[in-house]
Amino acid sequence: MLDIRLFREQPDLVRTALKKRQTSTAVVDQILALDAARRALLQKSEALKAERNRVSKEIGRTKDPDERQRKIEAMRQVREEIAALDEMLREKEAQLHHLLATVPNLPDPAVPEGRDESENVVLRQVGEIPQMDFQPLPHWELGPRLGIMDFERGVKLSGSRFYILKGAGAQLERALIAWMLDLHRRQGYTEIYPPFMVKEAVVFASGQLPKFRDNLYHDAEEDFWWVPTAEVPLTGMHMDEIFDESDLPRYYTAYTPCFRREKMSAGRDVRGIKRGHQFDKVEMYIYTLPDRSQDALQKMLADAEQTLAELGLTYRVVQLCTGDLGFAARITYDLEVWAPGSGEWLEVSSVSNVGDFQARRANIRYRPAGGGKPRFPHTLNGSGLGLPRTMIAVLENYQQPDGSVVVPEVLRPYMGGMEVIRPQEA
RNA sequence: GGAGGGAUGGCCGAGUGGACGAAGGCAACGGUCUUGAAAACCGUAGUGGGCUUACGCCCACCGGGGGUUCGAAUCCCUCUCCCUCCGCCA
Repeated sequence: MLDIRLFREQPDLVRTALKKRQTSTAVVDQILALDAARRALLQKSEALKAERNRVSKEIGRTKDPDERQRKIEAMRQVREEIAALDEMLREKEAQLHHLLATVPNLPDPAVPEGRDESENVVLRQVGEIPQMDFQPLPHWELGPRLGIMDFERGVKLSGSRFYILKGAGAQLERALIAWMLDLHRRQGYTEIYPPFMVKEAVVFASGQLPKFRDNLYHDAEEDFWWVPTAEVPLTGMHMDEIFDESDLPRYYTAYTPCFRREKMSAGRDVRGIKRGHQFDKVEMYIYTLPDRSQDALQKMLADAEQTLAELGLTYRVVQLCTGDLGFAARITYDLEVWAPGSGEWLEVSSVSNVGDFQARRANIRYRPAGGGKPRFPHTLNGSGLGLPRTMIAVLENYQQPDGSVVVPEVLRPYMGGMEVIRPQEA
């Protein structure tokens, strides 16, 4: 959520920024018009309320019955007028709030301009694309051959975009989660185990609602929304709180499954485990002072990169251009890992500074150390990492000519010492 | 699921129709004292919004929503959450 004052005081700044995002700027004028109408009604209503308050106090002190009755009659009239004004006011406020809630965050000035993902900028590549002396298999062939992935039975249980991991596959998933959480803990993050279903207000606070309703699952009878990312509960857990400045920064990490309807990606990435309706992710999240958030972004990026480096995978760091930024983000780096079997770079992490965008929506503030008004902290989120694509990269990069897969060294303690995944009985 | 009790400022806690934005305490900030600190004492101080060049004025907020009233933290309805007891259950 952007500050309404930004629209009033610097509408052109907002328009320019929205254009860079390839977003319509018509909302700016609509918002300004609603804001003006709202304030006009507010002033009328408040003037009447001031009168009512003043006269009501007089009534309490008025002894003369006639005068008293006369004042009561007059205030009855005023009450009606206030009710009518407030009704109109509520309507304008609801419209304004709804519009404001659909405006994306403004890009950081440092973000390169571009129309869409084709204009993202590859900042660097770490590691070489491995040259294999045999034809590497894609994971959707490798997994079933090893007996560690079962697509048919996933579909039988739940339909398309669901799968079963089995034996060493299931162990590998669990090992990756546990290892990543331990790594982030060493990097200074506090581990959180949040609810996987949250209230609508929480999904609004992190910015997934109202715009991305179609991508979310929710209970038809109760106010439960399945989290599409741990970012949602990690934002919501401090909703309506005021930190002391000394409480910041806060570093959190959490594993959650993520549930997404993927309506927007119909037909894309249907093979294998790349894009499911349910997937696991380990997330990093930081609350920090505004002037520290860019440093925090660099730390988080480095922390995410470390997971790929320790797994021995080749990856590249991509800076998203203005046209490809997510709704809440001011600046985002993606990490893409090379998958030799699929023959593509897979997005396994997105590390973003959202500034005060989520804090404002969630009403999360901190009190400055020297006293003074509470202010909005900045929040950052980053995957560390998305599990299915990390698993794809591990399997495809560590596959051997005989069809087995070597377990990366850092994961072996988490897999009971297993060094190689070999074909298992179906 | 049934019965009862609760929800008040950053935190704790008083307040049952009119001078209550709300006693008192803790924490915070400024000052006195002290070599410095602590203690003690004095003082400041809620959050959001509107108007104003400004001093400042006004509105709203006592879990959420609605109602009664000239006037609601206080009365009524409703929802949510917490606590106690009973029942059921991984």
